[in-house]
Amino acid sequence: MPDHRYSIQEVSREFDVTPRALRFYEDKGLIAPARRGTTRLYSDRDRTRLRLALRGIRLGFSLEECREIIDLYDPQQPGGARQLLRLCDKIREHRAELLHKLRDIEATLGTMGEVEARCLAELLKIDANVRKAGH
Amino acid sequence: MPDHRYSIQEVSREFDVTPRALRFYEDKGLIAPARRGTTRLYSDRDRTRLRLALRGIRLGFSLEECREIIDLYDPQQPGGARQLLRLCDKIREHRAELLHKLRDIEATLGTMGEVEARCLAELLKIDANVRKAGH
DNA sequence: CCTATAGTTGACGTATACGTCAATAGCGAC
DNA sequence: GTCGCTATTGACGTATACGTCAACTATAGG
Repeated sequence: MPDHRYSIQEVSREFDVTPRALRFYEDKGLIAPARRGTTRLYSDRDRTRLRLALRGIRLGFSLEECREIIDLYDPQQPGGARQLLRLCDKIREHRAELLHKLRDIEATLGTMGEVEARCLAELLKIDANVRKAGH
Repeated sequence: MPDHRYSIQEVSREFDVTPRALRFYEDKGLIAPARRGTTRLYSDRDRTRLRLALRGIRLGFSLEECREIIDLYDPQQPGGARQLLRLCDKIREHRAELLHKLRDIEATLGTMGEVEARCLAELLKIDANVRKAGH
């Protein structure tokens, strides 16, 4: 079974984040690696949480928001119906935000496509002129 | 023709950003409203640039990156073939980043769906138990 | 012309997300 | 054990993105 533990350097290299950042994320409650003495040992669960965190960070969520999102996903005690309903609400909330970001991306990609098309058209015109003049 | 000019307050309310933020964005070169005396007058072009900027900001781009992106889209002088090629390159660059963010969103939405499904299943189980006990 | 309201420019403060450095502690190989 | 490398804990520094005054200035309405 995959129960390997990783050093901070290994995790650092794998995810391309500095050890400082990893300790900072721990400080903010995003991850909580075990310790052998004082040395941090990252489990696969820690790595999963980190992966989720980095996704959130890339999407512009604050570390605080990332912690919220990760906590939702992490196999926590499901609790009672009240807790579960709250969880569902939060999920819907975050989903709405994600869908908004998605629309932002689609809009930007659209504009980008138009600009590129105009750009390529310009290039073609220039190229045509050069050929005419060159010949 | 729509050639209306907007005050900083109007723009502030329309886009739900503070005047301070608008001046800050101007400082960073994101927008450059005209002046009547010392008073800023925002044109439709300014509002378009602002709209693009806010999209970028929501997606986690820095103001500096937003400026780059906006400048690509804004009707600037197309310049020569060299400029146009550079423009196309930058577009491809930004598109790659956007597509990465898009994958991040899809992955997150996926995980979110799973968690929600598990959550709803739990709720159903609880509900079933309650009905049995209640009857 | 005068007042009220909106707008302007500094200047400084603040929250977030780390970078950087120093001092020390621990672990692995020999 | 001890040499060397890795890790840890402060503590302070820094970049970004604004918030928050303060002190004027401008402009529109009566």
